[in-house]
Amino acid sequence: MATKAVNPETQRAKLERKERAILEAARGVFVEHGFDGARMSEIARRAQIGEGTIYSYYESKAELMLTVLQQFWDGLTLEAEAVMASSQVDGFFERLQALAQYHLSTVIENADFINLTFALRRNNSEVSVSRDHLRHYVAVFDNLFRRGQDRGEIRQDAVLWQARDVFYGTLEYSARSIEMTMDADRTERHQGPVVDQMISLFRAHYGAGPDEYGLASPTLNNLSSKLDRLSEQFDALSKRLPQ
Amino acid sequence: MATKAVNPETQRAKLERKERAILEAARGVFVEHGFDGARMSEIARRAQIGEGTIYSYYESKAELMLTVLQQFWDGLTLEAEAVMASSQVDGFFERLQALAQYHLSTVIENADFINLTFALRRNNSEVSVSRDHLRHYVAVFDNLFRRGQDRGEIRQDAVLWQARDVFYGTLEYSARSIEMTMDADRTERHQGPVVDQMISLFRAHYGAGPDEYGLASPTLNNLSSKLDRLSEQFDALSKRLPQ
Amino acid sequence: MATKAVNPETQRAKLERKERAILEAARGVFVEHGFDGARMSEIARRAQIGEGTIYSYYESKAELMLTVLQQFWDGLTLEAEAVMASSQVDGFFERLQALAQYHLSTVIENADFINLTFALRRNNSEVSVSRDHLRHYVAVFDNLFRRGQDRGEIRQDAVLWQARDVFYGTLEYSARSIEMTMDADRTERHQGPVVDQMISLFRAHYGAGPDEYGLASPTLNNLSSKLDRLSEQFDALSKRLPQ
Amino acid sequence: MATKAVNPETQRAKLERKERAILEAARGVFVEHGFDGARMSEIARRAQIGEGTIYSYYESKAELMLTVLQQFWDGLTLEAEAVMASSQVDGFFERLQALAQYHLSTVIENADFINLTFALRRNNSEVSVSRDHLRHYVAVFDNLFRRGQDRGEIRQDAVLWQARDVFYGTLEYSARSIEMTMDADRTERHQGPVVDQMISLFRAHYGAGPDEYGLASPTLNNLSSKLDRLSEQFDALSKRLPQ
DNA sequence: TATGAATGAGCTTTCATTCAT
DNA sequence: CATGAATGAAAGCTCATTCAT
Repeated sequence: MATKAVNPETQRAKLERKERAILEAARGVFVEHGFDGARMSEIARRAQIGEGTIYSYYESKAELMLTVLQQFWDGLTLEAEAVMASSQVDGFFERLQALAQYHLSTVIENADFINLTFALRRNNSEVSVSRDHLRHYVAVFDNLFRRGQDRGEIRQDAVLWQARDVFYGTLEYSARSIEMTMDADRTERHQGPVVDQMISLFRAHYGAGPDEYGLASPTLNNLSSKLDRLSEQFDALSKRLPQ
Repeated sequence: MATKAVNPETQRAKLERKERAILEAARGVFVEHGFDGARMSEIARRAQIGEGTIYSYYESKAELMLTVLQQFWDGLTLEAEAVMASSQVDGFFERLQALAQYHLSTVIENADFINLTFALRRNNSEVSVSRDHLRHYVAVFDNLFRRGQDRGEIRQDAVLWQARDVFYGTLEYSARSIEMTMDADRTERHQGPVVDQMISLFRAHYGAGPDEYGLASPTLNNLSSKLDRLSEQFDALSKRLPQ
Repeated sequence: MATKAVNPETQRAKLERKERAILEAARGVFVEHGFDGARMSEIARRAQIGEGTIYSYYESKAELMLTVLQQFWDGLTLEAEAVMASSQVDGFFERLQALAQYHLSTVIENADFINLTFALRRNNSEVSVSRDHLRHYVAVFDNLFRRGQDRGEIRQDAVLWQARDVFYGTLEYSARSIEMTMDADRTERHQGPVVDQMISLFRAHYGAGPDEYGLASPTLNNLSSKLDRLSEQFDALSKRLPQ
Repeated sequence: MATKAVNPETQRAKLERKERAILEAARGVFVEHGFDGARMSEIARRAQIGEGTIYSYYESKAELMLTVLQQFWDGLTLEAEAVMASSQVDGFFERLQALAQYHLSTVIENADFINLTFALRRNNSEVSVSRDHLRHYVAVFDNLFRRGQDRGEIRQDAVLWQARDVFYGTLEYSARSIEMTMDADRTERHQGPVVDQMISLFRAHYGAGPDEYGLASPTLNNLSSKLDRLSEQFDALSKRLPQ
């Protein structure tokens, strides 16, 4: 009988299709009801499979949730990297604008998930996205920023973590504001202005400005280096102290 | 029985004391376990009352949660206003610094609650803090900012909502970062630098002052941060030294 | 209002009545279906309470089972001790006969439980009657036997554990045989002969008495058994005759 | 495909090998976890076949269990008969000792199964080893005993069922005691003494002793026979009565 | 009004059994 | 026949809510 393996792809493909259906359904239900509020039966119903079937793909509700979350963050990272890769222009601020645009729209669309990620990190020890997944996503910005410094588009003395806090913080807060006003009064605040002001703030604040800035630099940079060395000496010293 | 109205105040006072006990207990339990994870029985136990008694004060768990949340935001608003009122100095940036300090420490301490507030706005239509409560809190910043403009300390062309997004956004994102790194590597990022850079950013970006600020600010701000960090390293070190 | 504590006993009494109802229902269901086969819902139904109520008395199904089992063995011990205490006569063999009679009828009536006790000791580590409970029960025989030795009714060289094995072993095996034939052919083997031969075996084997016992015993015992059987056949027959 | 009937034996042999594998696996799993605790999937895994395959050999879990149990008892019977057949010596008590030894070690090793057999007889009407299987096993003792009587090694007036109860009862109870003390205090009671005392009890009690016993016999045996005939007449009579 | 014992709907998870391949 | 993915009924257990006291 040649009925076996009519199409070798079909078997594997069917399983993968089912797994995707489960993840998609799970994501929807988790977003709508949170972790505790989500019912496995509803996930099964949406994925159009039996309840028991989920458990042959995932050990438990918690593991399913974890998979959904990690897949979400990995997807974000990949997309953000794709945005960077496909960016036509090469200038730092143009790329930053593309990233901001992507991040803002993503946050607006997936605010629930992002909230859930951090809420679960606190409450439910079992369902906790690894820090690494989050770091990978943020690394897209970090890399862009460092490259900007390397190419001289950004001040050498700009501090990465400060810039990062301003960038992601402002965008997320804006997203929340947009979201909250969206369904209320129809005076929808739009994403464009938010991104624009973000970029102009970065340009003014972190941009390697005209010469006058550069003038003060040498001396100050000298001081800065000395402080850095002092700090490292400190660390070295403290490590030698008894616990 | 002559037990009635032994003391007219006592009756009312007792009820109010009980209500406060419930709210306090509920807040603790909600923060620790989230809405779904919180158990009414634990709230009752902590408030030292019977389980059924809660239901003569609040219709349901959802209503209790709502009350706790609104009380929380109202409390925040009152405290923030108190911080503004008690501020010794009068300058805009000093007051802004005090507000930032207050907000950052509050967010770090109550991150769960703030998350919960927005998570519940989406998921659970029943438990949704009114927009007004949130607006009242944000109004503290808005008022300060407008007053700053009136007094000529801030540029007239500064846009309120942009500043607000940067202010709250950066602080919340920083708070989350601080929280996440706190329990990880012990290189604890501290609150001081975050607030300092926030203020210097505002000073440089929204300040109406003469050029000298704009010129030196970024670099000096950077140096300032490094000195802050050095200072904290000192603190950390001195704590480890024998008394 | 004097409605409180109409009857101080009522409150506690009601709880105790409910607990007894649960234990009784649980025992019935466990006996009928075994541990795994028993459904908590059926126990609740039989006890005429809600399913959840059981869990305010017992942490889990396993704990309930354990309580039932221990209560069963404690009850057996108490009853056996009562049988010993109330025994009119004082001679060892008379008391032994009373104990055998009690044990045999008990085992026949509760064979399931006794089986369950030992089956669970192996399979389910959580539900395992403590060895002590079983030892307490067996101790009734042990004490009787030792006392018989002290009083010179039993040979000083008789070994306790051997006698115990013969005593309980024979009775339990007989019980099983009786039970198995009971529901099959209606030629019911009855308890009397079993106990009689047990006693005569003990008398002959462990008795310290003069030879005459040893001599005639086996044969006469045999005749005695046959007369017993005949008597029972009479009984069975007379029950079937029209009133 | 010419794969059919490569070897006519192979086909049948393969099936039988598979069936044996299933039964062996099933037995192991049932013994380890009991009927309800056993999982078909584990049986399939141990038998190295697919889960569904079991169902082309056995209708259900219950039928599989039944087959395992009956095979177990049949195996016991065969082994016991083999022990009798291979017994070097010819004397009754020597053979009895061999049987006791075999039974005791068997019971210790398969206590779970023996328990299970009787537990299931009560609980699960579907899974109930036929009485015949059990009788066949016991018949080994019965035959030995009757043969002992025929050869004059055992008293003519000894009653089979009494002896059987003492024999199997004592051994099973001893087995349980040995098992229970084994994993507790390390004062392991061993099998040897148990068998020895069993044999000496039989020798003293049922052995065709010295003449004095024989003296009383004729007359008493005469009475005994008459009682037997009376009993049979009774049975015949009762059968003629209307139900 | 205060209580906490009682409730039962609803949850996650298991696993014997089926059936398309 | 053999397979194992899929199924869904049914289990133990939780906990917000009720209500007799």
